[in-house]
Amino acid sequence: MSVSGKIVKTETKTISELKACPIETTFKVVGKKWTILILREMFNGSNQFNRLSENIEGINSRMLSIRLKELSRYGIIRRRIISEEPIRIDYQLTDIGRKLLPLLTEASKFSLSCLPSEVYRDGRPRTSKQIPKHIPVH
Amino acid sequence: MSVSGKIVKTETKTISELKACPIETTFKVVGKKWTILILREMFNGSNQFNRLSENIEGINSRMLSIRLKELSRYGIIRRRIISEEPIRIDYQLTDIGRKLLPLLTEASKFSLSCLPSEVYRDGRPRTSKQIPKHIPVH
DNA sequence: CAGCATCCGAATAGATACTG
DNA sequence: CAGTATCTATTCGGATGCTG
Repeated sequence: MSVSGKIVKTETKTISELKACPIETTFKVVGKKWTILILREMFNGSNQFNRLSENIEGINSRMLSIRLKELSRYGIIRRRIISEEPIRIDYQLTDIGRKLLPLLTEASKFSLSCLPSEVYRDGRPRTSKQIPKHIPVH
Repeated sequence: MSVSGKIVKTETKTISELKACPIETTFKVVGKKWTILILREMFNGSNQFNRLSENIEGINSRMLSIRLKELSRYGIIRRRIISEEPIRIDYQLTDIGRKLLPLLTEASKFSLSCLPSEVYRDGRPRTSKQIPKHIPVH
């Protein structure tokens, strides 16, 4: 079996229940510009359009709007209208969305331990003791 | 501390050793089109330009060449010239590159368990028992 | 076999202004 | 507050042909 799980080999035949590479699929869904920053902020507790807009440096409302719609479509977040006065719109991670945390954690761990020149100001590697095993939310 | 590890809060001051979001950094490095397919094939044992070219459907030599250089630059793969006759070029994952496996595994797990309509031909969800916990290499 | 050069269209995203 | 509309700039990647 391949790393992608794309091809399942049984005794004599090769079958696949898959129509796309699972790894690639996930990257297509969350790998676009701004998407993981939005998710990161939502894990950090931002749940309104303007909070997200403020906390994600450089994003404009058009891109934020587009990405929020994509994430909603995939069931990763949910848009809700809070009808109490003043009426608000609130975005929440769904159960599915919260399942992205291990992926984000692995992504964080990888760059912190393997790409020091890309993430650290001083560009110098840290020992594994200096790198948090679990990236806390908050 | 944020989920990104971007801000480290100590008693009274907020300091950051980071110049970029670690999650975003990893996605920038491996999130481009073709990159993870190349890595997947390398985890599956392809280590020559033309093997990769054959095994990654749709890629052209220009894109393969560009991506291999990027990955080399990040230290994720290594290009070697095998001087035995016939002379060959061979690409290998480095120790750093192999550290990407948990990330690829998480990516795979996510789509298999949370995006069935994107990965399965029949679009139907599987129970967690039906989803491999560890995506084997080979 | 392992690429590079060029050209070009498509997709992506930024800037700006406006709205119920 | 929570977006939409429009226009433009840039980036990306596909096609094709060539090379030591």
